[in-house]
Amino acid sequence: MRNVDKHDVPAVTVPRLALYLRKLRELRSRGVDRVSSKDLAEMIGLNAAQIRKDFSYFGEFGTRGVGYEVARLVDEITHCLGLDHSWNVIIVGAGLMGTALARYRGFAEQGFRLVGMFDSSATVIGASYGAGRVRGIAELEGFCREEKVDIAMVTVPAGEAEATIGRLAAAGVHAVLNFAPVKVQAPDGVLVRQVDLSSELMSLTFYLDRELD
Amino acid sequence: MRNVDKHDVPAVTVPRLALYLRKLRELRSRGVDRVSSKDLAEMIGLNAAQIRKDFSYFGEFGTRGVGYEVARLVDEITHCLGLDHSWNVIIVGAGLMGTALARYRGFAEQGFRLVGMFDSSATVIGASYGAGRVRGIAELEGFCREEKVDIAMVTVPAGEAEATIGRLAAAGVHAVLNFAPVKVQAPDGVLVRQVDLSSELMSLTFYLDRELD
DNA sequence: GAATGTGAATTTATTCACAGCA
DNA sequence: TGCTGTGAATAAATTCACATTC
Repeated sequence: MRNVDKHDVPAVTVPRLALYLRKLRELRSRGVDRVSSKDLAEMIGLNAAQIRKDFSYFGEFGTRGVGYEVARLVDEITHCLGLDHSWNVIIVGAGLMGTALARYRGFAEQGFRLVGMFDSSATVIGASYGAGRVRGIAELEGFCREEKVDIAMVTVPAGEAEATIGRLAAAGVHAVLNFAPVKVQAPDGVLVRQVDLSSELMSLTFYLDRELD
Repeated sequence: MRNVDKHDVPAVTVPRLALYLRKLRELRSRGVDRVSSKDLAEMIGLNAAQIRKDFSYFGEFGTRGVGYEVARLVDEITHCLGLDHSWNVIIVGAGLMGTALARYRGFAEQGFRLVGMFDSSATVIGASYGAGRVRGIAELEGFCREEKVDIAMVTVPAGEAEATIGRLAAAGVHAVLNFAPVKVQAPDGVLVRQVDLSSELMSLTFYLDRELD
């Protein structure tokens, strides 16, 4: 296998790997055991060469003239994405979005262990939403260090997101999925991905407004 | 103003406009009335030339030597994104995510009117989550046509997403925000944007796994 | 002097097209 | 023959750099 430094992998390839993995798992569960880049491309709606090139950053997973073995490919991509072991996740902010996420069972299936949930409001501290009792925000740093938290999903109000992410960074959490509608300047060494529903809706209205042509 | 055909605007510019709009509104509400591309770029964490170029697809909004008037820019981008009138939105799927979205007040502030909510399960039909009573899925097409629904947020299980989006397309809904964890092949004339939380988490683990360098 | 608006240069991503192998 | 893996070609996006205007 050749060099797999993150700097060799285009940023856009990574989310596509997740896409491939999902489709491949589906194929596997349907009993399909071989697939070509052409088939996969058609199923997902991409170019076949793109799929092959994406794989090529990590190794040679297929057989010329034949295609890819689905089970092998699932294992390889699982490994590429770091999903061959589990990750400790917390939710900061036990509002509407935070509690919906806490109750969602889809994450556990992918190896994401929800180990804690935090909020600043006395009215929800102690309540339970499928992730143990909600802890007070004061416990955040201690908990993150002790429990080796890998990822925080931040669902606090916009005005608190920056400070929250700063605290997480200081407590050694290196990855954040931020649902607050602010683009936060990521502290050094912290990876922040933004989930921004208003922005998504606005991208839709942009094209809707131009659809008359 | 020059040509503003959607084909002249790079796809990546559109979500950035939403980002600019949010920051500019914040500046306006803080009483800031002028801003340079350099300032804005620093606040958001982008290159100043990129911001200027993004604006340039739509017109000339600034004054050389001076900068941009915040209020003017807010209006211009609001218009570019089609946000100077309101849009009718429905939610299909009254599960965890659907009900959380229904109760979220942030959308209304942006001009998104939640006009209906649908589910197939008898146990939730008739319940209310801040968007009127939940209607049965059988009413979907009739409702979309009558109420001129613009956008559907789809929060149904993965296996039902494709069929649901097909029905929406047939009923004249041209834009979908899909939360179901499947990349749906968009029917002709329908814009589908994907909100995929598992994929986002997987992108984070990819980089976490490589962080040791 | 200061900051925009934009061609040109650069970088990044996608797609083509074909050599190489089962 | 059929499909992978990958250099080369193309397309898209970003950034530079500067003429232009206030």
